[in-house]
Amino acid sequence: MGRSPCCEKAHTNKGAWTKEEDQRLISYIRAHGEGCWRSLPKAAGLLRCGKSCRLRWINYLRPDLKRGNFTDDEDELIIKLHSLLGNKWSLIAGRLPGRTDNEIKNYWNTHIKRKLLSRGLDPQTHRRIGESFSDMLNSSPREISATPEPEIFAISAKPEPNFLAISSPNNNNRNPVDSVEEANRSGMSEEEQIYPEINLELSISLPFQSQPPPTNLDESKNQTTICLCCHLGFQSNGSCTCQRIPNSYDLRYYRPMDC
DNA sequence: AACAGGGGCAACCGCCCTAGC
DNA sequence: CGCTAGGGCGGTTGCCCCTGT
Repeated sequence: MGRSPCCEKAHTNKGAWTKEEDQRLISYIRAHGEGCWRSLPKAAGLLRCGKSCRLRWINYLRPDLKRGNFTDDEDELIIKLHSLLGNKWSLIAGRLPGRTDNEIKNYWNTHIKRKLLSRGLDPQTHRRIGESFSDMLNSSPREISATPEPEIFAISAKPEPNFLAISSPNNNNRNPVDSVEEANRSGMSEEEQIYPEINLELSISLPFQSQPPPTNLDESKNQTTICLCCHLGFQSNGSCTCQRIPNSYDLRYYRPMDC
């Protein structure tokens, strides 16, 4: 039993949108709001797939969209966010008001990739081109942390496969443990330490946590582990199964698989 | 002026996630 | 608890325009 198609393809238009179609879509959404995309085309009198309408609205017709070229500041912000988040275009778009995920994705593929290559940086890893795997392992946690791939996270994460480790002292020459202690003292997250100007708070409606998240600190080994649930403010919902993770060197967010 | 090639971008495709039943 | 519909997302495609020859 397959999934039913989102629309009857035989009776839908494809390709570029006409001005009249745009106008119909805008008028309908102004009157009825967004949502229920599947039934929208029929209700609005459009011979389009619901998904197509959604895409057209989100990427092109929405009134709050910022059209025009990306600024240098936006460029740099996208690069930094990509180094932290990888190809999570919607998350990146969430930090750039008026820009869409599709727009940023296209811009990345056409402009920024080239820009990074011209700087001698690999657009996916944000590391110097030609840097070997062993170089990476021998590199400071700062360099490792800039890699978005989960398996790279796992390298610094030791045996547990379900780890999300974010390690990143600002200064490559400093002892990572010092950085952790400093981070703890300052109350800054590790991401904030990498790019202090970027607010990576991605939650929309979670209540503000006035108290610092609980941490399990093993004084004797200088270990600090923060459960991601706790960090995000979910620790009171009963699903959090915090546990201490032995590690030798840096601040980690620990996310148990079923947490 | 005509043509070819490449780049940019809008739109589509197919998979994934989740809420609702 | 499993199934389905609806919506979201990342990757890919294809068309149009610009530039170089």
